[in-house]
Amino acid sequence: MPRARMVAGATDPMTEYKPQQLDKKWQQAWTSSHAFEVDHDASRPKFYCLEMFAYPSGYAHVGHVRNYIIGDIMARTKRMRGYNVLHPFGWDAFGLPAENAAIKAGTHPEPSTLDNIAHMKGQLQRLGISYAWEREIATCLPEYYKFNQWIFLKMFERGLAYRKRSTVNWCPSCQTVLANEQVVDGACWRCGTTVVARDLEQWFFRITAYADQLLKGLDTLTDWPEKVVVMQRNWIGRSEGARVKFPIAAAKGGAAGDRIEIFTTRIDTIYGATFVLLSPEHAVVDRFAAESSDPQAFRDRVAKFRTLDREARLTGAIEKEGFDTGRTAINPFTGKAVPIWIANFVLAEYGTGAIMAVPAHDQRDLEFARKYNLPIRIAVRSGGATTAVETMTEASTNYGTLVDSGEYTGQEAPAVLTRMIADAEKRSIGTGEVQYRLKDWGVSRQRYWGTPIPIVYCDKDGVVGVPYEQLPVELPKVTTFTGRGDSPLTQVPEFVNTKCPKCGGPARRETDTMDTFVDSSWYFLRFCDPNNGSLPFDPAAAAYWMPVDFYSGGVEHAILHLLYSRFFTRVLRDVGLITFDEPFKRLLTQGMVLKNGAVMSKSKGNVVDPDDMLAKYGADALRLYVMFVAPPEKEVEWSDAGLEGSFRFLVRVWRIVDHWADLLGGRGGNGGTGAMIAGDLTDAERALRRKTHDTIRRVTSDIEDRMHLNTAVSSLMELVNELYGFTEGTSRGVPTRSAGAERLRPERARGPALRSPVEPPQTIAVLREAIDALVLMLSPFAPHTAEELWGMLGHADNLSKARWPAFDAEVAKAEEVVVPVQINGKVRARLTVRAGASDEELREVALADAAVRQHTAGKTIRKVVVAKGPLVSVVVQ
RNA sequence: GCGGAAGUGGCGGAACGGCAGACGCGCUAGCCUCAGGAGCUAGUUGGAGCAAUCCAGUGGGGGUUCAAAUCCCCCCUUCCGCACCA
Repeated sequence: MPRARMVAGATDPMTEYKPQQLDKKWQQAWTSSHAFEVDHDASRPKFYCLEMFAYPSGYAHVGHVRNYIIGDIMARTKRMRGYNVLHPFGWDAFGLPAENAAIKAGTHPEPSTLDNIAHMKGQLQRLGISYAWEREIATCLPEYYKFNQWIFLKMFERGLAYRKRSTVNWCPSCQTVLANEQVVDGACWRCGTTVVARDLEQWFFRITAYADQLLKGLDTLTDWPEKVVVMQRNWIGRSEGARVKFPIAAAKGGAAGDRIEIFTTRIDTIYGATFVLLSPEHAVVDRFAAESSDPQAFRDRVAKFRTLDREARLTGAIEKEGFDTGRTAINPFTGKAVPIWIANFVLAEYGTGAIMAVPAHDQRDLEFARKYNLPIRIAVRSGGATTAVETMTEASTNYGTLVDSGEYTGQEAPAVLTRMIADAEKRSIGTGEVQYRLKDWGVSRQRYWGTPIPIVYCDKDGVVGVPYEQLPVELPKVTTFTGRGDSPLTQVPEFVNTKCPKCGGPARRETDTMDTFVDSSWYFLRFCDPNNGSLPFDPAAAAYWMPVDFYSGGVEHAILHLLYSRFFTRVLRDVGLITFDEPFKRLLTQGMVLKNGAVMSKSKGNVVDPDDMLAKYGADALRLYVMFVAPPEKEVEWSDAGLEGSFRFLVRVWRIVDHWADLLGGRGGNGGTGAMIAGDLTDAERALRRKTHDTIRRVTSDIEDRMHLNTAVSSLMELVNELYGFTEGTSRGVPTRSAGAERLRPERARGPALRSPVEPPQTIAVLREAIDALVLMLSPFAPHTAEELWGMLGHADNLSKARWPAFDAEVAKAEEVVVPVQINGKVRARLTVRAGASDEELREVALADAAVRQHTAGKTIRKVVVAKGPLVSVVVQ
């Protein structure tokens, strides 16, 4: 709404900056005009901007909010740049805290979850984050988790969801199973309790079937932080090697055994393999126990390794221990018998659960061999090393030339590896193999507040998927929670007892629920079509909006959430819903906000509530400060003084716009570019135009290309400073806090009106260009303030519909440049030269300069370099 | 142990081989003011000098280059990730 501002003599009350009122006013305006809701529009380029959705804990502190503001700057900028921007938000609403709270309070988790969502949504709305709220989703609602079940069934049909009994990580505190990814240093990722082993029948997703694809796909993620890519690569942990069979020698008086298969990446060292090590869980161990002279003693020792050491193994430091099974195997390359031992450091889950030990070339094996006095044999020599077996304290792990290795002696790694694997295959004693560190994803959770697994167990038909038309399998409204180890759903007979979908006979439902990481593995696809009742999303909608162009969130999700999402994307591709591989084109991992050096948390009592800041300074000052304080991916320490500074900047912007609004307002439009101000400009006017366009260039690239939001704000501050300087040189003088007549310096005041109603037209045009650009570029950061100022400047349309200012390289170009002259690397002079001077001219002017001559007097000029910049570098001796 | 990132004024941070310290916080001075913890203007890496200016300077040490905070090598420190993966 343009304001009528007529200058009437000496009194000219300044408009006051009242951010809280502006926040309210513009938030209402955006909501009622559906400013940020979007539709599929194939005629326009799309931009999908997403921040990781939130767990509804009940409150968002400034650390959380930083991420949403980052995304909002991007979304608002892209909108102004002409993109059809999808910027949705939702809630990762299932999970343990809500259930635990419900157990404590004897209530149901749903109402509190919905309350929390309502409160946090209010917080985000008060910050003016431009979300398409009509697309809001909450994963705890049947409309959403129905499709978790749908996807589960698709995976079940494809053999990608399967059951197996396995030793799992059990958190005694959370009373649930954890995936490997959720165990951190042997402790629960959520509560920190030490994890223990348990044997359970579990559902798994076969993510390992996609291991190679997930690894290869990393190469295409060029707009991801290198750090995250590396973490994922290490997590997948591909290693190429060979599986080799070591035949087991018969026990005394017993039958000839079969064989132990080992996995090795260093088959070139196999002539140095002097014993075989089994993990305590290896399948052959029980048989060896049975065939031993004292089976009970044998089993006791194994049991000790299996239980006691497992804990130690998970937490890290463990003394290498083992014991002799009394059995031997034949090294198929040497043909010699080697002892078989059981060792606590051999992992059952990796490779074949058995290794060939090569003490000369593996540090762990060497330590083990020394401890138990087992033979050591050198099979590889590298770099002319001559270490003797007797004195060896460090295994030589380098590749080199093979020694004492039969027909391979003298050959060199890595070529010899290929040859040996090929030979092993010919002789049927081994085969080339690729192993991954990545494990299948255990998704069963013995909890209530999650998605029921849509499976029915029938005595006759076995494991049966719930038919699609019967989805969703709804969570029953259980209100009594015990927190016991079993799934709470086992205590709800009307849920458990059902009919078999195949035969109609009595059957039992699966009572475990899904890991909540399932919910977050595809929610970004649901946003494309959030109300679809028959499919997770319409393929056409996903084809238009996906992939996510800009995704931001915490580094803590660098592995889990992002890897699972990449996996789900490929599964849904194979199901036929989408055609792309990677869900997130560009990723930003935002840094945390610390208070008193620690991450904010309720328990530490160091939470900064955005609402408190809003009440004091308004949403825009908070938004601006959080963006200005540091680059988005950096951790920052919260500072009240910094926030105050950002508020001051907004007041300064407000004041300068208000100062000129009477002359610029009322005329409206976007006039004041190019032709209109082509007339005679003063030096000051040309300088302001140059600054304006240079700022447009810098801010645009800082936001869109570099994501340096802090320097984008700096540039805007510089432009404001320039505007103050320019204004000081006009008849009006600079604005002061209360722009009353008596505040103006007498010598600045010209004519009777203290705000002169007249300025030369080109001055007004230049100012309009600068101030319009300033307000437009400020708007992603401080949208409420910018909208209000935009109206004050006489623009009829809301700024949320306005276009980003255009950069004019011609204008930004300076007619004169200052060229530094270095002599022997030190700047000794600065020349003011017309822009575009040739290298030859620069060289001549530089050498003619008095200061330069002074520094070169009596010396020989050996070299003169004219560098782009420009800059002249003179070398003298 | 392996892998990654980072070390720049009193502080947060700028500078994608080319003028180190943009911008902000803090501080200092002047103006304006009854007053100001407001605002405006100016100054603010350290040292020397009235000054122009000079010297030193981006964790430490070497190197490449006309030119290094930036690239390379070694070392130190901090943070993060993985951690017996055969």
